[in-house]
Amino acid sequence: MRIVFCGTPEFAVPALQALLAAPDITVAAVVTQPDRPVGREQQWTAPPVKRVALEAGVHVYQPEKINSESAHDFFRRLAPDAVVIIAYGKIIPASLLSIPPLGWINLHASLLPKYRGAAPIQWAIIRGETRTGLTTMKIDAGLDTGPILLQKEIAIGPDETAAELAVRMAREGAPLVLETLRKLAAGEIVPVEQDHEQATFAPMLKKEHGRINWSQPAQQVYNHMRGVQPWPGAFSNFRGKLCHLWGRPAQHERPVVAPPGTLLPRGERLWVACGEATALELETVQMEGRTRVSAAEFLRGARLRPGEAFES
RNA sequence: CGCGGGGUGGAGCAGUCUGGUAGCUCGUCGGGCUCAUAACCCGGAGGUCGCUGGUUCAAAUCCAGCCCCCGCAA
Repeated sequence: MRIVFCGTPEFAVPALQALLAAPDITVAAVVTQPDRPVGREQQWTAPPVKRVALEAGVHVYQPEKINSESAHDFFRRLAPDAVVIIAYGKIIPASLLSIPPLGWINLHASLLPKYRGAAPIQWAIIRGETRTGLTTMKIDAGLDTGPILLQKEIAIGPDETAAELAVRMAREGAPLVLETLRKLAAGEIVPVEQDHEQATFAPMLKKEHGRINWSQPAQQVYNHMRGVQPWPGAFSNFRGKLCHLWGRPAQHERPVVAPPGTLLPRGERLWVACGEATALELETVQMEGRTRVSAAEFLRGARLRPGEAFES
C-alpha cells in the first residue's frame, strides 16, 4: 500500500515510524508544517516529523498553504492509496480529501465523538476523566466529525499529566493506525457514523487556559494543573508577577478556613487554600524571571506575610 | 536589533533608585536545652557580589561592552 503521511509534532512520530517500518506499506512522502523560528532566540526549527522523515530518506513537502494548486498537484501526482494524517495542524479542503481511494485516515486522541478538536488529551484530564481513548476515523469536511474506524480505550493515571499521557497515547496509537489501514484495505472495517448528539469539544489551549481558579476544590485545581502541562502550564499571580505552580491536593482532616488563593505555610511545606475548604500543597514554584524552586526554597526567600494570597 | 526579569558564602532571597566595613531565612560545623514541638538557644566556618573595562577618595550599588539563566511574545 502506498501512503502519504501528514503530521507535525512529536505526537505523530511513533505512527510515522511504525509506517516506515511496515513491510507492506510504502510511505511515498511526508507532508509537514514549514520550519518555524522557535523560542526566545527564534531559532529556525524543523518539526519532529520532518526530522524522522529525513533520517529515513523520505521526501518531505512543507507547503505554506495546503489549499493551493501546487498542493493539489502534489497529491494527484503521488496518487496514494490512503493518506494518514495525525496532528498536521491545518484543515484539509474537501477537494484533497477525495483524491486517495481509501480516504484520509486520522488518529484522534479521544473516544470520538467526545473531545473533538485540537486538545483532546488536555481537556480530558482537565475535566477529571479517568479514561479516554484513541480513535481512527475517515476525515470528512467537518472538524473531527468523520466516520469511526477503530477505537481503543486508555486509562488515565490519577497523577498523569497531559504531556505524559500524550507520549503514551502516541505510542499506543501507532499499531492502531497500522491495523486500521490493513483492515480497511482488506474491507474488514465498516465505518460507523459518529453520534453527533454526544459530541463535546476540546478547543486548542490558549495561554489564559493556564490560569488557576482557586475557588475550585483542590482536586479540580490539580486536574487542571495536570491537563495544561507542558503548555501553557498552570499559573497564578503573586505580588503582581506571573508564577508557575506545581502541586497536588493536600492531605488534611480538618476543613481549611482561609479565602481561596491564600498561602498557608506549614513549616517547610506550603499549602494554598482552594474551594470547598480544601487545600493544594505546592511542590515547586517558578516566579517569572526566576528558576523553578521547591516550595521550601520559595518560602525561605519570599518572607510571606500572614494572609498573603495569589491574586487570581 | 521583538518586550521584560535575573546572575550576591552550599540553597532560596534582600540590599542597587538615594555609592561609604556584605544582610535575611535555611543548610553546615561546634556547644547547650527539651517528655515534646512547623522545635528552641548560643557560637563558628564559608563570599573575586557573572566577566571585562571606565567614573570616583571610595563601586554589589553609577556608566559601557560581553557571557549565562528565566518569563512574555511568536
